Amino acid sequence: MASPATSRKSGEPSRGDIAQHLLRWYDANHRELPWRVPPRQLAAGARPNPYHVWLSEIMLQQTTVEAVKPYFRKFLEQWPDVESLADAETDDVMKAWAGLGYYSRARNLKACADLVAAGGGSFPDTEKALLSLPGIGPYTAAAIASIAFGRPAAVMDGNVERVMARLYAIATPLPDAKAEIRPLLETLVPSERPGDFAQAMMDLGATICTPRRPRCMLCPLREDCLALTRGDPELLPVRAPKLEKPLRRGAAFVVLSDGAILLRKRPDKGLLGGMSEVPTTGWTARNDGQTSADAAPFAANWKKTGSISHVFTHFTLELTVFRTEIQRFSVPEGHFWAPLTGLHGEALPTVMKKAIEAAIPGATRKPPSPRKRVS
DNA sequence: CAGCCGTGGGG
DNA sequence: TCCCCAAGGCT
Repeated sequence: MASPATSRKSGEPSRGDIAQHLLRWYDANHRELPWRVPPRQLAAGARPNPYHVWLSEIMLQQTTVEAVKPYFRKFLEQWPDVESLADAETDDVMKAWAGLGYYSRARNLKACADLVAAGGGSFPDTEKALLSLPGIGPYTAAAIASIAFGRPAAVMDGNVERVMARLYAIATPLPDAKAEIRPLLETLVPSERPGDFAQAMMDLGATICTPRRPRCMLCPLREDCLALTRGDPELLPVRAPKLEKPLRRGAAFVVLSDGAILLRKRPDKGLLGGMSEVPTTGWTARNDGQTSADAAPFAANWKKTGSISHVFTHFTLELTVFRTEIQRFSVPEGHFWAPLTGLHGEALPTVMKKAIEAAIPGATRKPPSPRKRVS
């Protein structure tokens, strides 16, 4: 079998050495992150706060570290523990999550906090129990179990998949290759410092064993890596071919009245579930007239103010944006008037902020934080 | 179980 | 500019 440990002569790295190489590198190149406890403090007996670990791992699902940092800080400031998050209104959680994407995560976050708080406020400390909570799947359960509770779980995310595919020269395309990778990964997980091992694997994938142009000369596993031995690490992992993104079009309608904008709440499930939006037409693949002012929710003096483009996971959206100024009227169910001065605090997804900006430049910008007075 | 679900940064 | 794809989970 393609094992870099067993395929080598005696005296060369063993499986245990791979974890050792990695942890040594991790200690020497430790990244300070807001949710992380440095190895030095861990060695001194400090334990990570499970609430912090859980919150960060949910935010980090399919999301980059840099995007998560400000949200993590904001959430901790607003809801410092799981009980305070359980006491929060779901709509306030959606507002705080706005811009981070994958909004079902925010809804599940709140649901999970409710369950944990109702159970006494302590997170479960086993993979199996964690897995039963909303928003926690195989990756997140393993990550929390190992990082927060020191359990030797196999933490497998996109980074780990890539590192492992190269380390063992696995040519099976992802995601099928996961079935081969998991048992190999399990043999690597050390009983000591499993949480640091998991984070080290992910750090390695994020900074050294990158998707393109991996920095193999800096890699702590370069002596262990089968793909590097064969000379083609950048060709792995193999991925199933991506399918083309269709284009959908529609129109968005910015209705202004006396310093406020008309918004409505989207259904809890589905695309942008539970978030707010300006009234729009349907978003259709065909060009069936949905991009003209004729499709507006009511007759008015509509001015076309621009158009925006936004890329979702599985389609690209082009919205033509119209604007009008009217007398305030009583709004239908689900609609509300939002003062323009408070727009930055609304639960507006990025695509809606773009649409509003096209009609009212600067409307969704966060106002500058008040300067400290100089005496 | 395959399709659905956002967004931003890097190459 | 365009393409890649992230510390995945749900249904």
